Amino acid sequence: MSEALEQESVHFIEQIIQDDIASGKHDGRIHTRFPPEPNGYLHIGHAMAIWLSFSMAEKYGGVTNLRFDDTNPTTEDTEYVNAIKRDIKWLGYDWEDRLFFSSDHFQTLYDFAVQLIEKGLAYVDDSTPEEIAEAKGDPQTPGTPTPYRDRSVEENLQLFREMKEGKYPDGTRVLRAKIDLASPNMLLRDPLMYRIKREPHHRTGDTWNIYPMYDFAHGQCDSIEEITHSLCSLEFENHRPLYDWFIEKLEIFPSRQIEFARLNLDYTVMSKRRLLRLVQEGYVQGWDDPRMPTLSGMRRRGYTPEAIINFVERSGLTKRNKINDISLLEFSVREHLNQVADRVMVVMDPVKVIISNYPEGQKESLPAINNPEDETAGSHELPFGREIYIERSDFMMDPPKKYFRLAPGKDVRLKFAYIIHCDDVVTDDSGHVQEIHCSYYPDSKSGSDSSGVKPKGTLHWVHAQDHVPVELRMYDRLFQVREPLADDAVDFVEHINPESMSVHQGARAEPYLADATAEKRYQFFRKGYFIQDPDSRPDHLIFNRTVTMRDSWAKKNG
RNA sequence: UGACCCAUGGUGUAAUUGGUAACACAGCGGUUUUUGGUGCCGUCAUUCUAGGUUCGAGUCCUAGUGGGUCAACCA
Repeated sequence: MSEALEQESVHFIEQIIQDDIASGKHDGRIHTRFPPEPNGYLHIGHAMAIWLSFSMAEKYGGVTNLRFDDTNPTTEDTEYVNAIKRDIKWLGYDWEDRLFFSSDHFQTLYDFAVQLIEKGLAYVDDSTPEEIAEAKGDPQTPGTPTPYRDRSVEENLQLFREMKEGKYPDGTRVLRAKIDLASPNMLLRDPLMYRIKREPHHRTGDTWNIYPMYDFAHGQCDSIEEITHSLCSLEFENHRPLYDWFIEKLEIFPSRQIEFARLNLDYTVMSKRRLLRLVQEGYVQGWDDPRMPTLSGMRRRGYTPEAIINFVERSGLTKRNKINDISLLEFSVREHLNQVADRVMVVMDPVKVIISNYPEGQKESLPAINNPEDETAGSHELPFGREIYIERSDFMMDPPKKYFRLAPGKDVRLKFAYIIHCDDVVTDDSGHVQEIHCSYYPDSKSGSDSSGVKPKGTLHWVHAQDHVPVELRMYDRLFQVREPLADDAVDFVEHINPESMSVHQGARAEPYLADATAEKRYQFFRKGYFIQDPDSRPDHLIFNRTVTMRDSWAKKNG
């Protein structure tokens, strides 16, 4: 009964949407947009924005536009357009036929600017950037007009047209909105609307010599596309009065801008500028380096879209600046992978075990459950024989009290196989373990164990001959400190974790792993979740560690 | 010394809109287990400070404190 009465807790933006629907605003229509600038790759912070705009529209019967905000030809490129589209699709969202570019609206924007000039609300300013900045004053001091503020409408119209025609060099003139040079909001002190850039644009080529600034493009494009709820991050709060001013003066469709706090993660950086630097200066191997918080990096690392969306939903939506624990993301990915990943045995650092009482030359095939969390996942066969490999770290000559693994005189269960007893250890001169001699309990076979032996530990293993070699790439957090940007006296790259990636050759996997595909996720028993890397080839298998298993033993023992 | 925004456990959110702090992650302790995984159980805050309104304040008001954003021909 409480279930029916219980109110769903909605975040503040959803509350606004519900209120708007209730009041009949825009006839209850919900239309959002995701407006990336094609100058870099999407990261997990964008996943939050994508999730928000698409899921709100979806939930309330609306639609979402994808609009590339391409108003700055010097930094933008088609390469990024394609990468961004791919990432959005990968997350599971679909803009259908609603793909737009701000550049689609350049002519309309130009006409809007002309209207403002005609209304006496915009003027061409010939001042240099320095002069304009100087004349704007500072937050405590009102600005002063430049000598061009009161040009006639006719002169402004002519100059603006000539700017467009390419008559003037870059940077020599701008179009400014005539608002209020004394406003306490610096953005209202006659903001720039257009600048001259006689540069080819990735879509419009050389047809334009002037390009609109963000403030004169974004809101107007929202309006042209009749976006009802324009959701953006907190840094644009101060822009909202300007957003509204243009809409009001132009008398166009009243889109509404609502700001939310962007998602941040600890132990990483999230701005495109800094991610670009990591790529350009070679700190990582590319935008899709598995250590990057980019969606392409996380995809390569093995994160699933489901896990990412779950994480974003759990993170919540507010207006507080925040830094989320990456552990919540890791929890989300483990939670999902635990449900879908086939279990397989891979020994990273092998040491040979010889089972002396197992007949030489004999080999048997044992069934291995693919996923104990999913009965429909089936099973596969596992070769077992007299010689196997186990993990070097699963054996100790002189173990501490609560050590459940193999040691002289101790019993241990081999997963899906038999219980073995450690009889003898062969070491070299320096005490390094060469091989371990064991005997097995023939009546302890998995599934039909009548031995009565109850070992504490269970180990993963592979057949000494029948296995496939694999390279493992292990990843750790990219930065050593929780907030790499906390101290602006220290360049954030100083905090990079020198051990954020380690390549592990010489691992051996059970043959089943050779069936891996690009998409398939695995849990390597007791080691973590892995996915095949795109660099992998049939004769050289490579797997990336997505995330470790939780490990309370390692945690306790360092 | 300006404007705007924000303030709940270690972290991130919630609190039926004024009715006596909930959830998740992390941590810690325990339990189950042929993964030291998973699952399950327990444990961890009187809501930035000071006043005020009220029978009653995390929710409202005032002041303070702390944090964020803004003076790019970037978005």
